[in-house]
Amino acid sequence: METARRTYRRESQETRRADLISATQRLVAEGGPEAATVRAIAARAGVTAGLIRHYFQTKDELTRAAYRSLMDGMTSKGSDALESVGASPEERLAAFVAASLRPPVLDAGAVVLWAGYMHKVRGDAELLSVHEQAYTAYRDILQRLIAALKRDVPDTQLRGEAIACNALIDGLWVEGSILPHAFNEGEIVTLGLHSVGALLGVDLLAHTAMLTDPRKTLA
Amino acid sequence: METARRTYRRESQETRRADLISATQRLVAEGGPEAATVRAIAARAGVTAGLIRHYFQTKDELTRAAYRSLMDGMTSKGSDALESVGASPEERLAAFVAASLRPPVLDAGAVVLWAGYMHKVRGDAELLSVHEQAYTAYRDILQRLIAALKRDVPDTQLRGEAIACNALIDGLWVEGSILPHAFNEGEIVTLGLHSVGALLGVDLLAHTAMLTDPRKTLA
DNA sequence: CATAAGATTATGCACGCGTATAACAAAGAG
DNA sequence: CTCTTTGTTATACGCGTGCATAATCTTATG
Repeated sequence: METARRTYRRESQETRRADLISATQRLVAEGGPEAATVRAIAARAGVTAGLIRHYFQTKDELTRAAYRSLMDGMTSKGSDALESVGASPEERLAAFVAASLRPPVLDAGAVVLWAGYMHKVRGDAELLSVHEQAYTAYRDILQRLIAALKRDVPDTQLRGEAIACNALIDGLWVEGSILPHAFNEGEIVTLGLHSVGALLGVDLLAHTAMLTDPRKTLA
Repeated sequence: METARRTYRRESQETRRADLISATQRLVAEGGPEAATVRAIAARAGVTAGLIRHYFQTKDELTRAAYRSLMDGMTSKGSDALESVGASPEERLAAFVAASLRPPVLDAGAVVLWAGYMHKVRGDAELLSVHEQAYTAYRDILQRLIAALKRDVPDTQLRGEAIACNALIDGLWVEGSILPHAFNEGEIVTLGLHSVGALLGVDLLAHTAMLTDPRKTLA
């Protein structure tokens, strides 16, 4: 009985890398980092294990790429929400906050994926820099949206407000994702808007017509 | 050359279990979950690998015990700070918040340890319940401290405030631990006190004589 | 001091991991 | 239509893992 060699198609480098990264992310989200073995990743991506080393020098390199992709995606999903919304500063800030506290950003898989890389961030200098850049990028968007409120506050206060709002959103994101049934429908979004408003001295809940919107893009 | 059998001492069940749990926690904190192999844990605890199975039916059982111990410890370190402080509600709340945002609670190892268990929390019903209990316990302490402020607010608002303050503290705790150099000395504590105060409409920074205290117990 | 009990060590196994390398085949070039 | 390139598969190796079991040493008890 001859073992027939498996047939395959050649794909572009970008496609293959994206497939492998996506497979890695889905596996980590589902079963934690230990589920993302090279064999499992390859199977999920529809290739054989050896191919991973053709596109990434080592598994760690694939890991880093997956983390970078995750962090970039989370930030960009927030800013996507700014596209389809009015020009009022309060409205824009509210849309950004709400988008960060709703699926697909608010998602247990995303939290697990994020948490799964946490320990690698220490010790791996390159990953740490990826994390820091992503964190700063998100916070900067937030700070710009806050600054646009034009309440005439000094820059140093602005920085503190951005850090605090970021932390608040992060905390709600984690617990809201992991313990969804511990909160009422929409409670996390409402709480986020109300609390960010309280931190900044504005009323965001009044500027949130988009709260009952059809869902956003999942890409 | 005969290999001499290693000499050992018998220890109480509590001691051995505590040692193994502590070894597990330290290893995860240092190198992530994958560093906590049965052999590494045993070596760190000063025993041989087989002994683990004498005290825990499976490695997962040890893992659960370690997580439970971690969560309990974080909450209790916060409430410890309440012991040595005055009776003013603001002062007590400020002490609790500050303790949660300072070492040894604010610590990269602790965050990594916490994050390392995140994915196990999903899927493992028992771990999930441990997590939920710990989260609720911490939040309840917070809510009681907030209620003691006696601002005469309805219970449902109280609940929301506790969730938001908890999230804020969590978020500051994570980023403050992982990116310590991204913040100025004491900035996280000050920001936490200021922001929690803003959420509740009180001034906590005015009630924080203990900010420059000698360090707390590390137990 | 003898004895029993069980805490602890020692050894081995089967399996899955990441990596290396060689054989193969798909696709473009001439 | 053949040749060359290289994306892709296939196979194997060495190592570390969690777990099982047997041997042995410590300690409590009488």
